[in-house]
Amino acid sequence: MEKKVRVRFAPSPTGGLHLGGVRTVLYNYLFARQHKGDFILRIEDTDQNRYVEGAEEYIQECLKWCGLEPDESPLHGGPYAPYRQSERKEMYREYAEQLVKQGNAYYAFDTPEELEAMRDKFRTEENPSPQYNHSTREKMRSSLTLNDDEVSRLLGEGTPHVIRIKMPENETLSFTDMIRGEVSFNSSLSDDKVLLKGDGMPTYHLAVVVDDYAMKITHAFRGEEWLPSAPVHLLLWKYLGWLEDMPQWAHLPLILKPDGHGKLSKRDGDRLGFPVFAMNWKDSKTAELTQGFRELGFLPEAFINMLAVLGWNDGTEQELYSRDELIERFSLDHVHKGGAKFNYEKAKWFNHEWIKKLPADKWQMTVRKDFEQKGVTIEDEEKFSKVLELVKDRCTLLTDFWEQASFFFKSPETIEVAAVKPKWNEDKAMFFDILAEKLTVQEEWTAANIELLFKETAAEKGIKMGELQLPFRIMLVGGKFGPTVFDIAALIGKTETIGRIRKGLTNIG
RNA sequence: GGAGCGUUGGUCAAGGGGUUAAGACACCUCCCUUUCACGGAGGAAUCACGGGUUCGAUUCCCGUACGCUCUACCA
Repeated sequence: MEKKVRVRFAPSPTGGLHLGGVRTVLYNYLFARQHKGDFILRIEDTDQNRYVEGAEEYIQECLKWCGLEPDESPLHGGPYAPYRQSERKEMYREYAEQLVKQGNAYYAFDTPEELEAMRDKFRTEENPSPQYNHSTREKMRSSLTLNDDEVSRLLGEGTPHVIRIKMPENETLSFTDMIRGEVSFNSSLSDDKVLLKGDGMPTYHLAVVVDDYAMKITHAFRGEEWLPSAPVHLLLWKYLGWLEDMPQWAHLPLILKPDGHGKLSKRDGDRLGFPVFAMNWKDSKTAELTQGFRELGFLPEAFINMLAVLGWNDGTEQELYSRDELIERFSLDHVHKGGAKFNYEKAKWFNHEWIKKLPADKWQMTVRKDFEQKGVTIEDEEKFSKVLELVKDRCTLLTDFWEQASFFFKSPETIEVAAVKPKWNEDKAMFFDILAEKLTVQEEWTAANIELLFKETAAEKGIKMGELQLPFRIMLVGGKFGPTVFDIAALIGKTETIGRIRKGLTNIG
């Protein structure tokens, strides 16, 4: 019988959740759903130095916002709990000891200073980063070089030590990556990675293997940066006797900086003016706030869609996919091998498309909250809906609605007088004066009626419509933008329209 | 330095021995609109280079170049 598909996203709680991270979550999630499998969130908090308070909750919240919630996690629980590596500490040591007994790993007593000294000693122009490997390990203090009595004594005295894997010499290690096909490495090229640290915590290398095995993970997705350490993991699966259960790997292409080269980082976002994190992230130490896609006005649907097609396509011309469509269409053999530069303009385009595509009630509340935060309370639901419908074509981000629609609810504070002043004259002033009078007695307040009245009055005064529309717009809106003026007048109501004309008249004239 | 991985317009990319080498974003022109957008019609722009294999390579093979990742008691 086929094993049930189980995948996992395994972040370290060290800060904001990066675009690349969300995409890894997405691919995991899509794969799991497509195969009716389980999606697990496992927190890899084995590095006490990098641990950041609140980061785990933040990650959970991001997944929730994206609509990619796990089936098992520290929060939801599950049959393989705990899902936090710090709470699984004991089991890693056991396996590490087992490897030592088998001769596949060893105790190393070198101090950080000794390691540094070793690196300094062997560092040359040709070899800028000397490794702790078959050629150097003979010269270090470990259970490989010390006699048994000495080792037991050191251990007995509680001497700080780590457990390192003993990499074999000259073995070809290969495996089949779901995206890249067969990849192989020479075992001599990898160093003797630390498996268990001095503080008793495992490193990533030991922890992923042990946990993926314990949690019955069948497919493992991770960034391409992990490819070079895959042989170490492969060896661990083998030494621990679990090779049969090793998950299939997929090393995902990286998301690159839009300019220049290299992996996209939070810094690039700050530098180039776009978000990199899914949601706002506030560093608890520096109190520095980094803006997220959510707060900048992105729809989760758009965010997910944009990420899905950054490195994947279904071979057709389609670009807009709902989450369910993605679940149906996603496939690993259409995932690109090369990295993709992030393009913020395109990301915004996706958002614009989703604003137009989604029914307004999906995002209305977000806009409303934004308005209320900026001091405009919505009293008339119906008017609010009509306004949103009227301006949504002009909004790329949800936060654009403020600029495009706030004038429907409050009179513009300043108006762009300069736009009409040069062509302003007595006749025009008179026109608006008469218009205001006529509007006062206008019974049925509709865009069509207002337009009709406007036209008639213009004809009477012998002024062209076009000459008058811009001033009218400036009076109502404050600037040269927005929908048709008559629609605006109809929506803001009679009193307000007349009020803005009068006010505009005094400002311009 | 070494290893691994990668390379189709400015960007995301389809295609995969014979094609006018799709499409999208951005850019340019025009139309619509006497506002700003949306929308519509066009335009410019691409197979990194060199060798093979082949009647024929963007596509397959080998090199080269370039880029990225890794080379921590970080993940």
